[in-house]
Amino acid sequence: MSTSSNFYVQVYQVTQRIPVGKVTSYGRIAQMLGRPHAVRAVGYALSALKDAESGAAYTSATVPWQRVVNSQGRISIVNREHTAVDQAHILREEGVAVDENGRMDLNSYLWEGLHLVELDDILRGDG
DNA sequence: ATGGTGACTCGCG
DNA sequence: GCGCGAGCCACCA
Repeated sequence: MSTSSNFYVQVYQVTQRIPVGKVTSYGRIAQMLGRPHAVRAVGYALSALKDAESGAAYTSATVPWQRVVNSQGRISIVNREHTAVDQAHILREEGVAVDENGRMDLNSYLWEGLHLVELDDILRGDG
């Protein structure tokens, strides 16, 4: 079974399933992992990603963190130095229309989510 | 073990 | 639509 120590990995693996041109929210990821109230922990997990140079199993280069926004369809890290600009920029390159305020239309870009069989792989640790 | 910290969310005013 | 307060969780000192 999954343990709390695998939570980060589970978040990363779900995030890696988000297709180019689509986005999802922290809350939806938490729900998919069966922890609807662990929304803050999801954001915490993504913020813990290190660069590719770190050599870590999951890095900001292998995990499409930019495809995760808040439930309002808006980029959450607006007040950080350059990350906000980068996230909006990357998303636009992937085909997502993001306005100057970091907002996008979830009706157009929201990811459907994982199917049960895929979730089972991740929760079992085989994903 | 205890307390502080977020890339969150929801409900109000 | 926006700001605020409170609830919730995994991590790290």
